Amino acid sequence: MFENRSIKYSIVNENEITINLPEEFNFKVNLGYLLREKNECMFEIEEERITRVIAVGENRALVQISENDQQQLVVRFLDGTRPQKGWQRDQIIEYIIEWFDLENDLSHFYKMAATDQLLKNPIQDFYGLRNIGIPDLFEALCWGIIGQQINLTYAYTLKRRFVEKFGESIEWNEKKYWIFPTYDKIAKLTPDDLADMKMTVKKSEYIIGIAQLMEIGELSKDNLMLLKDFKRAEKKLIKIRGIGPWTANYVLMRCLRFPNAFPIDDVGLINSIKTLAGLDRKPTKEEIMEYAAPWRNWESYATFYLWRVLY
DNA sequence: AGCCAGGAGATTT
DNA sequence: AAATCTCATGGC
Repeated sequence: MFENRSIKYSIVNENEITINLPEEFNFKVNLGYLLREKNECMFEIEEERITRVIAVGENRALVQISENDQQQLVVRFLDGTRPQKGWQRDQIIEYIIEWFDLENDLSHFYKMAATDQLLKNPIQDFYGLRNIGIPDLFEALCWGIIGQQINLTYAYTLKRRFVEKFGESIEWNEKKYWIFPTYDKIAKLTPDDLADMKMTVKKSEYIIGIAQLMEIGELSKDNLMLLKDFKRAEKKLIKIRGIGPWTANYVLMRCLRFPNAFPIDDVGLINSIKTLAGLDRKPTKEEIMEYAAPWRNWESYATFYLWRVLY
């Protein structure tokens, strides 16, 4: 038995590990979220089993993630990608714990949401849903930028083009499992190299610029975490070309996991509130802030659940 | 066919 | 400072 702060995991055999799940976690509900987009290129789901590559630096493993009947995730390493060293195995497990936000205690969120006008139904419909994250900072930033001002369907198409052109993959059972392009590779490109992606030239510039900032060590998940304070991290991100309030909060929510991150300009959030509140027009920013007042310090979870209502 | 899309930066008022 | 324009392509 090993301990990762509050989450315990066990080595079953050399190819299999189990991770104890918190009570407020429902695997099928989380699968439902992951299944909503058919064009997702970073994982595959069949028979309630996720198959994907988990890459932490040079450490890479092709894993299948499922659940057993003891409220545990089962992680199986495929095809000889079993980590050779203990610290490598721990990195992969850490990633999975972060991906599903397993360390977060949702009891206070549910208590607050139970009496909230907008959240009370979503938390019943999706009880056990976690804010499924994007632990890799470069991936989170790229996904945010790609998604700016275009519909989600097209955003997934753009992500797939980017990943399949610049990412690496591991092949298994005649299928390719992709690794998101790394910033050191993208830092060396010019916007011309991204032209056939058909994202805007500006988005290409933003992504390359961010890759270069990460390459020189000016921007990293660690140095954002070290800022501790949400506002300081937000300011540091917004200073970067291509990152505005929406993208900064999106990344602070899904990668850095600040509970109070809140992409308030998000059209999905706006439309979800419009639907749930039964408005005949989009709510204004001021109205959204009123709805969100009870959510203090749970804005990111509130947003995630409201998104789930529509997507 | 035309409006809109998980915005941001630049320009104009 | 606040309002408006531009990017750019595809989904529905």
